[in-house]
Amino acid sequence: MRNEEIATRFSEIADMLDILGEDTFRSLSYQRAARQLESLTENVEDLVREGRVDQIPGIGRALAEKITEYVTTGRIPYYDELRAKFPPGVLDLLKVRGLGPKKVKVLWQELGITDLDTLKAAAEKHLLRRVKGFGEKTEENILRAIELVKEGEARTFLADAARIVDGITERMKAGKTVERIEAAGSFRRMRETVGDVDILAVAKDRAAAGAAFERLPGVVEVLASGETKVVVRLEYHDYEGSRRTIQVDLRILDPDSWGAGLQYFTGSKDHNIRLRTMAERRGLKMNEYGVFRDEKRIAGDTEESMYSTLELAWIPPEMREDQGEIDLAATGRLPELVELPDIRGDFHVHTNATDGTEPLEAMVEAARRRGYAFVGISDHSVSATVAGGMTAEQALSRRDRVRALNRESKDFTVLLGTECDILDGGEMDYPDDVLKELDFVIASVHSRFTLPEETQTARIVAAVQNPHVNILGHPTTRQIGWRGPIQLDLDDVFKACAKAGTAIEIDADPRRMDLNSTQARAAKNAGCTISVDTDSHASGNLVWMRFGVGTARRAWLTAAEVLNAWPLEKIRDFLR
DNA sequence: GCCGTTTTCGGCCCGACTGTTTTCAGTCG
Repeated sequence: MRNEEIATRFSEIADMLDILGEDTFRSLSYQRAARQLESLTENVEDLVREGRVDQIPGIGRALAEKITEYVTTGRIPYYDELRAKFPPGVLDLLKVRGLGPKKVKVLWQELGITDLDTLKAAAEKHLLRRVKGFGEKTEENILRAIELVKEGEARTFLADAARIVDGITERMKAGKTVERIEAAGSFRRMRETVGDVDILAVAKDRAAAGAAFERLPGVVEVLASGETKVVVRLEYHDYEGSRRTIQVDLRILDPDSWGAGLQYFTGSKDHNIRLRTMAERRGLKMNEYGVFRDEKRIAGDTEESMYSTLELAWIPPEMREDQGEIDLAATGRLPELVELPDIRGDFHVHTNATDGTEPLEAMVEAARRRGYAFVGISDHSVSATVAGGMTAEQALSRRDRVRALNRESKDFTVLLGTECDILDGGEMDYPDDVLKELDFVIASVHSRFTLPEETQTARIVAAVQNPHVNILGHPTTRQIGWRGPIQLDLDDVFKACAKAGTAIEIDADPRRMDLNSTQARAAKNAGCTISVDTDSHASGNLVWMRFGVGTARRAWLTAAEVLNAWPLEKIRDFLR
């Protein structure tokens, strides 16, 4: 898939056009096209082959031509031409908070600043304040912001964002300065990572609420502090213990505008633009304060009122990405998305028999306490040496322990499975006569990540066609911020899974989120069944199911399409 | 650059905040 490569180039073209001071609407077109390509479920190469590129919303004749050029020749001449005008580091300057295209242009053309290093040196020598529009304060802010550039590129894992959001809302509620408080933005849309956290609140005394927000534990810097908006940088430790920071915005709303603010700040941007356009056609004005006819507010206290004014059903936040959801809402065809309470169990759970930290019984008990009907134990197979993989004999030896547990309890079932390595040529790490003795089999890649696409695809297709394999685990093996996805023709894998009756996983480990929502939606469209699992290595990890379900909802999945939302009897049929 | 059931030309979201200004430009979301 070259969707992301093209998206990146379009996004860079937009940056370059901005710095050159070209028409901003042209730049916006490139940005919008880039976002569309990122969330496109189809392979853009297929669309080119079928002559359907210009059917992508936001892609017209000119951009369709550039996409076609890239797919057929590997180059976009217009991109190369623009790129040649810029020293390599100039676009990096845009990553500095407070520096936009206008300021970057001035720094580059008047001071010859072409990368972050020369910018830092110039600011330290107080050269910036000599330029019109720059002062002492800007210079100081730039020096601080340079330090944050690297960190700013690292987005926050969804699970960490959730802990931050929960911590802030609890503390603000306890402080009694807010009457109502809720997170919006990409967190509410359950994106796999979030860039910053948006918190909305209603407060009688705005100043007091703002002050309480600025004094939250972990606040290391106050970036803005107005009557309706306060922005801070907050320090936190991620789920693996590393110290990081994130920007948190607080917006203080009137109760009458609560729904409008929630809708507006939840986004996405493209979803909102489409709604506003619809409002305009009806002679209405839509913003973060409500929907207005002339000067009169006709909606805004609830999100439902905002949507119903446009004759739309309320759209779940996870679907608000301008991917066709508005048309469905207009015609009453929104899918009934899977919800956390629909989930009856978790197939991907490790114990201390391999690289988990707790015994089988402890993991079982933790799953039972979550209200599940079943848990699948899936420890590593022998070839996963770094994870302490079990031999076939060890894997089968636990059958008695599991039978005993199942005898004890009528309303809870332990399924004994394996996360079995896919070997070099697509063979399974255990022989078939071992696999068939287990209740289920997850097949996963833990080696040979760099195989060429064709070989890797053939390897995985062979694995999912094994009649004993039930679920393909973390299909792309990517780990956010560490390792990219393996080279894989996912379309072929989806087709093979759908045909073979093998489910495909959304692995909800915060670093994995694999499949991601776009891929999961493509899998759904290919007719695959999806299994949403946590890949837990400790009982505390079982809570990650919330984020796996969030990803499933972003993929428009219903409970009927999620394997572990089915009744146990139906699941047993599927595993047979 | 894109787009069209008021348009194939003329629109394209806009409000909050900061820091620089002497009344507002630039950035951000």
